[in-house]
Amino acid sequence: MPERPTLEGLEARWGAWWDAEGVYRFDRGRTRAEVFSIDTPPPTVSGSLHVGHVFSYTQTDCVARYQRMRGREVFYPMGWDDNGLPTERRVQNYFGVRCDPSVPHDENFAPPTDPAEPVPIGRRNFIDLCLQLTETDEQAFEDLYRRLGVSVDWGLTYTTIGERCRRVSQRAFLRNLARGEAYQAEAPCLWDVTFRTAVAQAELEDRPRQGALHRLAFARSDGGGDILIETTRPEMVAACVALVAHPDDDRYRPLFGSTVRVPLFDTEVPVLAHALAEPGKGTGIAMVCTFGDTVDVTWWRELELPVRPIMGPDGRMLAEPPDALASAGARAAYAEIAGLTANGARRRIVELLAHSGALVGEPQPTSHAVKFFEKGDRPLEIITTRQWYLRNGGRDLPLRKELLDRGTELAWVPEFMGTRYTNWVEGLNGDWLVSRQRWFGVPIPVWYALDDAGRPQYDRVLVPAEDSLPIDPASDAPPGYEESQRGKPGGFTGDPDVMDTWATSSLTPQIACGWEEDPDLFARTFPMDVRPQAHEIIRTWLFSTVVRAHLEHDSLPWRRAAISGWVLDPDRKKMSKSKGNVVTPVGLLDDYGADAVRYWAARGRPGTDTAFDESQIKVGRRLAIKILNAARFVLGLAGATDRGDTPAAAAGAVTEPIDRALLAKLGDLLDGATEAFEAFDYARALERTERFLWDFTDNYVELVKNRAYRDGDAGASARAALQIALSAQLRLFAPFLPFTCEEAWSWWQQGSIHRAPWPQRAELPDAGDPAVLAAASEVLGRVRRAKSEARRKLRTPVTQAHVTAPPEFLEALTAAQGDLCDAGNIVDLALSPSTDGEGPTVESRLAAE
RNA sequence: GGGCGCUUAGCUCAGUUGGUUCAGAGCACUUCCCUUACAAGGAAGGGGUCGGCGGUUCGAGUCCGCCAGCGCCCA
Repeated sequence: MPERPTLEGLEARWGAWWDAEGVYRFDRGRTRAEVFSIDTPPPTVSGSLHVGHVFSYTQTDCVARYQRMRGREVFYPMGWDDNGLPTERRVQNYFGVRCDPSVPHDENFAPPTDPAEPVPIGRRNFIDLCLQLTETDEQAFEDLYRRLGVSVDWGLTYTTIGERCRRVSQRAFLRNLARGEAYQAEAPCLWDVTFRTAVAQAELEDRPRQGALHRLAFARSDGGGDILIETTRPEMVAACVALVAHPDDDRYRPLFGSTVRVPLFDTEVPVLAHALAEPGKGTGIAMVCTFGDTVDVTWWRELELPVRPIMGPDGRMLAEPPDALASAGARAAYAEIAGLTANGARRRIVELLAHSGALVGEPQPTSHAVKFFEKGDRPLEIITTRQWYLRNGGRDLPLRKELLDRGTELAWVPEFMGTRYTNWVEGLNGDWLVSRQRWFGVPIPVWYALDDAGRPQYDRVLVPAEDSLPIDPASDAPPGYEESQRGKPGGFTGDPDVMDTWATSSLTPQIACGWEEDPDLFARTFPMDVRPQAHEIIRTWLFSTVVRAHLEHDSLPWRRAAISGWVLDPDRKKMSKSKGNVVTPVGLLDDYGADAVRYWAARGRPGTDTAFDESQIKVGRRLAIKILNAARFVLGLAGATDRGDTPAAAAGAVTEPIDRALLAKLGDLLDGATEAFEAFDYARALERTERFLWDFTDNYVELVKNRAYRDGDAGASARAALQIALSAQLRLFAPFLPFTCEEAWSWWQQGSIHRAPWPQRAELPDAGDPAVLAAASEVLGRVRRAKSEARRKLRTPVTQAHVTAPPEFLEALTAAQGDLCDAGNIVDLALSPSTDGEGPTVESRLAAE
């Protein structure tokens, strides 16, 4: 035990010791009922760390440590989410390159130095750079989490681009395919023109954009005049396939079934009825284009309209007009916009429309919501492409019902988060689009047979054997084919796409638990006990994981979801790199230590956003120092520091009423902290424990300190109670302040505190009446106040303290009289029962200066 | 436009089934104290009509309704 306890150096010492001792190593000899398994979120390894990373992981770690002390064998793996677009983007910026699959592989490739323009490089070189950078990033992340004391088993790690994840992702996909849950379709899908990939409904966000409403005149084919529509996307007029109005709209009801002519392009389109048309919006009748927005897709599908595509995957108008634009005038008009971006085409079309007289009045500025890919910065377009989909209840109601039931079956912390799941599932409007036109991801593990003309036959999907996974259809040949047949008539071609990153992330329970690869482990860990995660990815990560487990295992992936809040900056804005308000955790760990930072994180309630507040970290540091000092005091008392001196051995010695009162209070704390932890409310457990500690040191320790120094039974009683209380409190704090508590524990106990039993009331000796301690604390406080108000030293003798209080209070006080007089330096304690039940009041007469 | 959550001391936040224990904690602020566990400390103190309005109730920070502001999710 050091002379002067300090927090410095604890992280390095105990971190290394935990590693060497395997304190957090998973023992797979235990049965499922004895295991507590955690589906740790694999953080996106983007190279930058911020306090959000330490916030939620600390919260989960506190629960993990509690469960471990309760005797559960904790299965606590860690993954790194490195596949997908964030890594690609980071590699592009970091190395100044861009992936171009048409560039051949360069065996001796070295990243460019200081390129002016992004250098195009081949797919394999690009992937190599991704792997290289993520490895560095992952080391930085592991260092951070180790430093923070997160008690994961570092022998259980995975990366989402790693071989195991590719194998599991591909196997799960092939199972989905075999059961008909995965299917391909040529259909309109949301498309990011910057990244040139399809995106899923779950990855959308609305952003307000300034636009203009253009009023356009469509001439009725019967010569009965014009119909006016309003649109913010006049450039889409070439792709117009119909006009729609609400079926109950009397203004347009007579026109349903008739046709109009599209301005400039002179195609004839029908006027139709659909309930989604809003009579109050604009003129109450809208043009349907293929495709201007998602409602167009609905109209197109439900009204069985033709497709007239004009938008290309690069965000520019296709070079050739759709076939329906047959007239010379139409083709000439289209030539004006071919190859232009949406904005450029809009400007040109507006000029043409104005010139033709079809534009009525001036465009009116308007603000409207536009759909964006959450990681993109140009509006999404809708393009018809062949993509892979996974059934998720978006299109079939029985499955949706089953998934809604799963949401109910799942235990949510906090409960109201379940509503977000329900809302999301109920709002699904299509299946899950899982294919992405990207490179750094898990390849879709299929090939297509080519016909005699060398064209892919998409209905002839060639699949690999499961035991050959993972495969890359770009370099592996399908069963029954030779590599030489690639791209040849009668040969095969690989699917060029990768899966959505969520298609891998949705399998983290299967990946971590060894699905189909380690049946013994799987049986001991799956379904998992808890999925900790943040609330904004309920619609993506949580939901998709439920979908995969439901389809594959007909079960939930975990029993419970523990949803964490966000760290907000002090102005209550979400921290984000783009806002430049990110607080990096490494500096905080340097300045205050891991336990102090953990304390701040553990105070954040489940599901509740927390504004970053450095002053709370200081409080955590003070708390940790206080614990060390309190331990030093208790263990510095005679006979207390013999190693292995267990509280149980000292139990019989607790005889004094005030000492037994402390144990009563401690018993309540143990019940309360345990109850809170069982409900995943680590923050409440911490709050209760912390409150107890300060009361313990401020009042109980001060009251019994003098007696504890003395020999004899009375002194032994105090020392025993102090040790029992210290032992329990160290263990109560251990989940929150693992370094501090391990340090103090090591001063007198064998083994790691993190494998010590969670303290419970049953281990305490018979307790007394808590009123004794409460009464003594109360009077001691009054005496201190009298001294403080008189501006005297706390040591100042009190010649007489006169307490007037109800008889029960006085009775309790009497039981602690000796300690009270010692602590308050009270010469004479006079007690008077109050007749009216009032009190206590304390008159303190201080000795002259 | 719909759903969910939040609004309590200058700041950050607790207040679990409505009742002397519910108006609290910490930070900040003021005063005092180097008392032998702790000065990177300790003791004490001032500070809030619990967002607004209305309702249920013997009694509402707590339940209900409406409104306002903030945040998130969705349309």
